[in-house]
Amino acid sequence: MKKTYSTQEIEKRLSEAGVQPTLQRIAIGQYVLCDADHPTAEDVLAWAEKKLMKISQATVYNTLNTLVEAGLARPFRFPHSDKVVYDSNLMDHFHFLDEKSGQVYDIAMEDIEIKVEMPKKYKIKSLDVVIKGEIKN
Amino acid sequence: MKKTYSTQEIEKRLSEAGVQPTLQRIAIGQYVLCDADHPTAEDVLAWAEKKLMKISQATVYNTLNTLVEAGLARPFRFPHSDKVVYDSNLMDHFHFLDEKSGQVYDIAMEDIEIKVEMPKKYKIKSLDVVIKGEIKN
DNA sequence: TCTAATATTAGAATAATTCTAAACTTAGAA
DNA sequence: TTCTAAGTTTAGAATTATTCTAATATTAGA
Ligand SMILES: [Mn+2]
Ligand SMILES: [Mn+2]
Ligand SMILES: [Zn+2]
Ligand SMILES: [Zn+2]
Repeated sequence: MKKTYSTQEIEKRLSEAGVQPTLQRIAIGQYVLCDADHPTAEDVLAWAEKKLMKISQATVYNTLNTLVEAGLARPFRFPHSDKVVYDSNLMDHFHFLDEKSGQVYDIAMEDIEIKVEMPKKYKIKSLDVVIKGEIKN
Repeated sequence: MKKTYSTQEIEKRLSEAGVQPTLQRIAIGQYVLCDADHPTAEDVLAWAEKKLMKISQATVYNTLNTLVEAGLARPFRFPHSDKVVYDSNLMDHFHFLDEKSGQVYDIAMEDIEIKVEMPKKYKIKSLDVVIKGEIKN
């Protein structure tokens, strides 16, 4: 469901976005853009520690901000948590939040039909939809 | 546009919600439920200071949480800020966020037509819609 | 009036994130 | 291949929003 990039491709994406591809940025980039799903800074740090990568907390935050500024990820806040979540899905899409687990799922725009009728003076730039509920299976 | 309640009515609303109507709660209740529009804890504190009311920061936070627990207000987080915003509009409604000013406007559900088509296993409990943009006039 | 329950408060604590300034790495010029 | 300037990483301090602690004050009702 998620695109996979080789280390070389990640490096290329960083370079092309004007970001110097350091070891830390490539590693975090690979995790955030390919492997993880809506991770927080804390998630990235935990993953780095598990892999014995000794990347500092400051670098995790710096790199996440760099990825956002470079347009490679987008930050979101959800109602259940005060941590910022990083989204590598650059398509326009919405979110389903499983209130039980706190897990966030992407919803393709095709699955939602939305029509906004508003007075002309409201100039719409973007739309965030968060559906809260539970997944039963 | 916003319902006004007298001090007595606020007191009654608190009591009926099982909340002891202390002086501080009545004052904050009146501000949050009638006068203010999507205020933050900081806004409430600033208003209290302006009115020379000496209500402590802890009481502001306690009271806002009490109002939420009593079902008299709802907390929201918006993308532009990490402060919780308290909403006294208990109807189902959406939000327009003016990116210039940070001001939040209510959008009646009638102004938006939304139809969600999702696999049966997603049990929807609620829906948050935030429209970001600018108000030009 | 007394008392137990509840609310308020100042200040300490916590949690997420940013800042600071020193050490390290890198890219590219010489 | 140096050398150097620009850019990056880092530990730890700072900042911000919010919660906790535990002492004091208020309240409702017997
Ligand atoms: Mn996570
Ligand atoms: Mn505000
Ligand atoms: Zn997403
Ligand atoms: Zn609202």
